[in-house]
Amino acid sequence: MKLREVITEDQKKFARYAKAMGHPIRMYILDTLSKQSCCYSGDLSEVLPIAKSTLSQHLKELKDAGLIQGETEAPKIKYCLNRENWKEARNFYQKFLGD
Amino acid sequence: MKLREVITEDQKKFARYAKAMGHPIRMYILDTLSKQSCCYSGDLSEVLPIAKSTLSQHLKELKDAGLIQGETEAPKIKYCLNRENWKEARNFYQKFLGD
DNA sequence: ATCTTTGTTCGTATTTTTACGAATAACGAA
DNA sequence: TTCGTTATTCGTAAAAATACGAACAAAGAT
Repeated sequence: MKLREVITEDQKKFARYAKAMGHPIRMYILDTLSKQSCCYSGDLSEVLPIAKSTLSQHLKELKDAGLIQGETEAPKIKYCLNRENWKEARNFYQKFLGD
Repeated sequence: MKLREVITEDQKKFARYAKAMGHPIRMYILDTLSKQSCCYSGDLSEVLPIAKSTLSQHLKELKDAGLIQGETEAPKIKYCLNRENWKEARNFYQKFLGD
């Protein structure tokens, strides 16, 4: 017998997005990508005071959450926002945060 | 000698807000508070499938992040959104997520 | 085929988050 | 003062997040 579920799918989905945004480094990455169309891991690595492997992890988190996407352009990988989900997030948080 | 800081204060601040929103339970609480003016911990406790102490922890996180505020109304505590910061968050995420 | 460049994955350590029940605190009511 | 109600704090355990360097993978250049 399953407990009545009080948390909606939307609440879960947008908690997930928020969680992905919930780290300064990831916020920086998203901010950067929202201002220029795309960038490479190396561009970020040059400027961010963290190990490359750590940066990769953050990029993976953002990708897994659906906020960015990566396209191989060997030997580089070009990262861009996932525009579709980004839009979805915008619509939700706009409504959520108020009128 | 201090490294040049690449992460802005805004990125840190709004990463903090996002982090607070980054859990389904906390998303539920914020959603509830955004739809009705206020509520008591007990109201939430009745409906959420978690221990009261866990709920208290989540409320504390939201309070520490500045997204809600609690007012004693003994022996209860009335929780409401922190409207000022809520507004600040709205403005930021609106700009951040796009035009 | 080997080297170089670009990033990721692996292994691991540390810190933080999440969760619970028991104990405690605050305060009004009896 | 003692009791009941409402929540928080404490102590603790388990899971997840964060970070690093070393090892590895992929593909173009030599």
